[in-house]
Amino acid sequence: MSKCNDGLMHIGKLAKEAGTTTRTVRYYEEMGLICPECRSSGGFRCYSHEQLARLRMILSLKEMEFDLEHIKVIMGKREQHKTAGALAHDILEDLNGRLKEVEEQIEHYKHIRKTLTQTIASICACLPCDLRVEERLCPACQTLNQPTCQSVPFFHSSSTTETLELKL
Amino acid sequence: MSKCNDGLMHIGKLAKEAGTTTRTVRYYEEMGLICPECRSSGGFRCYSHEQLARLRMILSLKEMEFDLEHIKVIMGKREQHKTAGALAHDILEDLNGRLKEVEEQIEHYKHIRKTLTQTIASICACLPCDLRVEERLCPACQTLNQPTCQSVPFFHSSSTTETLELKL
DNA sequence: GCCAAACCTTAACGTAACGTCAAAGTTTTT
DNA sequence: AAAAACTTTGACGTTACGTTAAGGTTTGGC
Repeated sequence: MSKCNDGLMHIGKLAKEAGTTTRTVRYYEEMGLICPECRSSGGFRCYSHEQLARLRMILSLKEMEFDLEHIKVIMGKREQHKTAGALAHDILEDLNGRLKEVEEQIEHYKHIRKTLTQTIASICACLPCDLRVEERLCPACQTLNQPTCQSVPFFHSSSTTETLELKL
Repeated sequence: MSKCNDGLMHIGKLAKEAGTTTRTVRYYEEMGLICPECRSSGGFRCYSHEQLARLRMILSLKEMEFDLEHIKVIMGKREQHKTAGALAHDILEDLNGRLKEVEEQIEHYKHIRKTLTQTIASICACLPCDLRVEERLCPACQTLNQPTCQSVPFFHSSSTTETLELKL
């Protein structure tokens, strides 16, 4: 006789259905995000389909990279509002806030990309350089007659531009 | 008489000049990334301008979000090549690799942005809903006659689209 | 009913890159 | 010389789990 009938499932099934691991589910329980419906006589966690839906929602929020503390707050909002409209209004603040952060992330990485691209272009000019590394002078610098080349830039990228401050 | 003349500086000055903290400098030392020129008689770390340049280079690489282990490898490459050209070739691999990762990050966050935007639009339709949260039926769902509304979606976002799997 | 396979339990250490005390020693300034 | 400012080492905290470890529980087959 199965000890886990009645539409209930153990943690492994729950995790697999949700596409995550048992460790994650236990950790979320520790964090107070989710909690099994009951325990088997032997101590196994048993979950209903409602818990599965809840876990899926948590994982959806995690995919948006909310941190677990924030997810906990969001998951608690159902109990704080009378109407669905009020709840929607509240949760929209979280989503819009996150959207703004995500857009900042995009800009952040675009900035990094720009710096990297410039640095790469800059260093490419040093590929044909045959001078020994210890010399700290690359042909481009010599040609361009840049006096700062000796101490600051890596190859010949200037720190006044947006390239990396790399030094030979 | 200053114990730290001769162009040398203590850790606080070094950190400030480089725009970081003393804790970070000590941590980098622990990781084998940087090392003081000498110690004062009392045990204070003393750094030269060369160390400062090295620290700045490390911080530049960190701004590109290389992890410290990778930075350690990159910083070690100076000693591994005879010509500047060979060094440039080697380091360009790191930079190009990082550039690719950064571009993936941009795509990643663009994907998140898309999902968030769609979910927000979807939930906005629920703002005028006056039904109690416990009911689990929002007007939009009723209007659209979506049977799955009762258990799966939050308000009326469907999990088949790219919106979040949020549940009331 | 019994045994092995598969599953579950708690506990605890490891991760990355520092932040943040704490308690005590050193340097610099007054 | 005392006080202010700085530095030292040491150690715990952070996030969201991954990864053993040692030992119970369920399940499926016979």
